[in-house]
Amino acid sequence: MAQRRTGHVTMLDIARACGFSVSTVSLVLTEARLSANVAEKTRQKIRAMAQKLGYHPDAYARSLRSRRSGTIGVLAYDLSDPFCIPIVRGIQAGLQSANYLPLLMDAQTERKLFDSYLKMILERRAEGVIVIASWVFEEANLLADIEKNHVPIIIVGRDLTGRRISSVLVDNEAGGALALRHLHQLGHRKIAVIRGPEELFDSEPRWAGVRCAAAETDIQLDPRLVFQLPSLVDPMSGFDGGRQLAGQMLASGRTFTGVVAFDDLTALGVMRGLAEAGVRVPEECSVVGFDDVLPSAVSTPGMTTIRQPLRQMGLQAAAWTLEALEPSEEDGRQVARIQMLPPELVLRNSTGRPRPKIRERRRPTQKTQLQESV
Amino acid sequence: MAQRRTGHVTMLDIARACGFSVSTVSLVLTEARLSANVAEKTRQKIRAMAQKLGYHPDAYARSLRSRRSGTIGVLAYDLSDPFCIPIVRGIQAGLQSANYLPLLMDAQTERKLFDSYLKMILERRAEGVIVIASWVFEEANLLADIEKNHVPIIIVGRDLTGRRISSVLVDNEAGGALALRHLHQLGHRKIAVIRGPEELFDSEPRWAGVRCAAAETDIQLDPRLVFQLPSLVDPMSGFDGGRQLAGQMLASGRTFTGVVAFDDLTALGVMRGLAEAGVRVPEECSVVGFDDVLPSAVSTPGMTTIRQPLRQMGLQAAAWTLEALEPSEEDGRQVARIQMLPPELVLRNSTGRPRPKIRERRRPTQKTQLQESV
DNA sequence: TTCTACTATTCGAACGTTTGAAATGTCAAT
DNA sequence: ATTGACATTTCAAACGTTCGAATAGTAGAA
Repeated sequence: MAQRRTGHVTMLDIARACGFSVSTVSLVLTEARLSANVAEKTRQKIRAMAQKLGYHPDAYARSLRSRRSGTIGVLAYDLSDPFCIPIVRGIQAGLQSANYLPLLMDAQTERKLFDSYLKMILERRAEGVIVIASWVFEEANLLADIEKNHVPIIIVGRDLTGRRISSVLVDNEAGGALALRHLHQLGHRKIAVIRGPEELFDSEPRWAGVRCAAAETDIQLDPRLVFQLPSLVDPMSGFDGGRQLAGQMLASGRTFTGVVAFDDLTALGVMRGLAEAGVRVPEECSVVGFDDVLPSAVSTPGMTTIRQPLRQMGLQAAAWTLEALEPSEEDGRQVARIQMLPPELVLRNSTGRPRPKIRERRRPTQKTQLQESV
Repeated sequence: MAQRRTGHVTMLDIARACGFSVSTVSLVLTEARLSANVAEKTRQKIRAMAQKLGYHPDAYARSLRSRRSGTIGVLAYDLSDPFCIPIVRGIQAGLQSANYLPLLMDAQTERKLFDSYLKMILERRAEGVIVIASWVFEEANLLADIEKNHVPIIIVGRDLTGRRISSVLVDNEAGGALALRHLHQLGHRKIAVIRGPEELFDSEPRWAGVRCAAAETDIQLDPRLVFQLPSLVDPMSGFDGGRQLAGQMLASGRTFTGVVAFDDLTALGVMRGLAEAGVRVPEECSVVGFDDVLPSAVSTPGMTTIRQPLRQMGLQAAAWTLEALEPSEEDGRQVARIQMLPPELVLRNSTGRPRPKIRERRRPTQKTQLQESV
């Protein structure tokens, strides 16, 4: 009954309904300092009426007036990539404690969308922006606009300190090395490697880590066993790539007992490709992934992989963003920082010792490795 | 230089910088009807200055004035459930064409969060709400508030027409029947079933569908081969449940050649459990899932499953929401509608004919089913 | 010159809140 | 009666936009 053209209940509605002014209503409902002066009876009346009418403050009006949106834009390049979710969770957790709300956007791997969402984040007056990205910003323009409007920005999953943007990411090189060393320790010497697509930032350092670890040991990486994923468009294309490359590996005629894949989806593709050719994992060939996303935890055999501390990365990004909002920070021209978090080997069942001379049935091999860290 | 206390560039900044009034700037930048009157030279000057200063309109001020937020709240019960993402994608696609922005929130399976996000959606003046939920609303209060504020609400994944909320969901019963019939057609007669947790809406109708299809055929469902998942807290618990129940199935001593699992994660758990016991899928036992989420597309063997038209469901929800915003709709008191979309059998490699008498090696069996619809 | 008819621009109020300053009412002390 | 002190409530301006109404500027017609 008391509503205006828009369906929303406002303070004016409450004020009229119980005979006070909007100011008084505001004082009471926001529990401002001055509300201490308001008579207890009045306070109760107003609160009851707010409850009764189903009043909720208008965040727009409030933000406009208070010049704070309480919002941090979070722009993910592709929410369907299971990689993103734990990062988002970390961000959520980090912001929650400071009472900031993440404004979550999903660019769906479309740069056009990415740009338009970044614009929206700016329009919605997010006080900071966290970008979860694999590729670079197309429009340097927008980046400049972000600066012009003094909105702090942090990127997760890439090193953009070169552009003076603080970056949080995993130590890809260490991860690549971890993967290779793991296979080495198990006894593998002939190892195939699938490098990531060229346009992905992670590809190069992971490959560097693999090479570096190979050099440390007695492993010779056979160039004919080094493959490269074509550029990827969605999470499934990594899988398809891995599956096809597994076929090429076998067709190459070179012997190998282990595969280091660029990421988990690729590794799952490799497992599929090997299975289709009748090669058993891990008995005849070990496979290591990278990321530790949900699908590799629930595959059979469980995927041995290099875990990125995704949640941790999200927490760090949130913490830095909030820090950048502190007034103390505002004057001292802050520099772009970088944090590389250490990856972690997750042992599951896709890796094992290379094929023993006496060909056993598969059961015993699997049983020995049954303790999981899913 | 021209910025005020808050770091954002405003129309006033532009107006001052090029000597016009805020009104003129507004006319030009919004390309309002009246901007036709503004001199071409003026328009260019203003646009150039806006560009130069990195101006972005303040969505808060704009929405306050125009009484439209251009926003639809989308509240997912758990974004880490791969089930949610395609729905969200569908919603995004449906809203995009109408220039509405989804305000995406992730309740992380926490009811407290769920409620507080619903409140925020209300405060941010979303013009409509789409809820992706498995469980019911805790606080009927909030639901009432939504009504009081005349915000249309639609739910995806549950039937809440009883509460006068329009609902979009898959036809679970048809899906359950589809799964059982598929196994029946392949020749299976001894089939184990894993029912979903009791508190999940989908559990009952899926089970009804299975029973119904069994009655249609000559299949006797052995009660000792019907299991029930404990209540689940996160996506992984379905997997763990399936894995354990697979063990129980085998321990029961009853013979079975096929398993209908409540959902994909459960089915993946079953596959793991069977593998750990040395039972091969699909040669010795077929497994059918439900949902068709990413992990079942990339498992080995690929999971045969009942696909929910998730994207479709999102699109439908978006369409209804937008429809409810039409002024024409506003007077005619709309009733709660329900749409049950048909599920679809996705054939992959986790199902096959029951074990033939002559025990073959696995390759041929797998090759015959190699055409996939990933 | 005065009037009409434009064109180009600005005024000013409104959207729902917040909040320092001001107003009102009450009562006791001078 | 006047003043001050205090408790309670309201005024009014501001946040950045939008947009109908008003104004200023120019020019052609009477």
